[in-house]
Amino acid sequence: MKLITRDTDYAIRAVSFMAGSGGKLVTAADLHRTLAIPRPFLRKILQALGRAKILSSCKGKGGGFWLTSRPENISIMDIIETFHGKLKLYECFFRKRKCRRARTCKLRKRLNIIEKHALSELRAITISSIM
Amino acid sequence: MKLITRDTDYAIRAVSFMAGSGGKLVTAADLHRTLAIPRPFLRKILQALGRAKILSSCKGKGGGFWLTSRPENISIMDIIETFHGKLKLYECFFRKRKCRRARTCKLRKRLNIIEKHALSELRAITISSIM
DNA sequence: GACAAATGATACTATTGTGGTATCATTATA
DNA sequence: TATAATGATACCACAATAGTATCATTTGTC
Repeated sequence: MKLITRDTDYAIRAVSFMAGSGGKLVTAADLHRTLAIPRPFLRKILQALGRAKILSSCKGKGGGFWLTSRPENISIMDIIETFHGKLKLYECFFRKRKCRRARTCKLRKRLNIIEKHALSELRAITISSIM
Repeated sequence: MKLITRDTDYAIRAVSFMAGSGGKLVTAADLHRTLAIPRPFLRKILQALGRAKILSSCKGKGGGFWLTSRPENISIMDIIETFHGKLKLYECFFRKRKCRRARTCKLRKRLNIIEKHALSELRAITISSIM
């Protein structure tokens, strides 16, 4: 049960590194050298971050990546969700065939509250705050 | 990324049911009938709960399961940990080869704090409190 | 225009986790 | 001794994780 899987962790490192290089364009090769992340995996991760609009990119010679937003506006939740989708501690798997208890299930209610707490705390961790 | 997986959910239902049946001995067959959980899977789950000392059991004809502790002393975290092991939001996978940043990593510290919050909130949910 | 250097898209593989099933061994009671 | 229960364990299918590999596309430079 891990929240920060390998791809997420690598992504956080990469984004942090880019935040520290003053808006300059950074290539996958740079990141590979600096962070020692397997190169093909790194490329896959960067592409995912690109699709999620966390990074912007430019193809071709002299191309590379840069942060779309400023580090103080990038939460690690943005990165986590890029790889995990929306976080769900609990989903009633009987729901499809009408979980009659759904409205009254105490456990569900309490888990949702805990989840909201945790999510808002995670949301508050920005890239700039962990550098 | 689910915390409450199917086995955990079934286990919570089973333990809740047993809590509601006044300390009486309950068989896997009873639980199967009442909760509509696939029988071999249910048996596996009950055995795991037994090994975790959440349930006690008696073999042989007339045997079955009962709760080892009172419902107010069983936390859903006990059940979650039976199937997931200790919860870890973050594990520095460089640790084995000496993650030099481990002591100073801000992200790690903050995730650990969030994890502690969430765990203590989960720990506070007892079987008796969700019945 | 041709080449080199970059990302984009996509398909593939191996290992682990999830959600089960199936079978045989053991124990207690009638 | 037959029967009804759990204990241990091995197996299977599918999805997620952690990658690898390859070809397509774009862009700058000679």
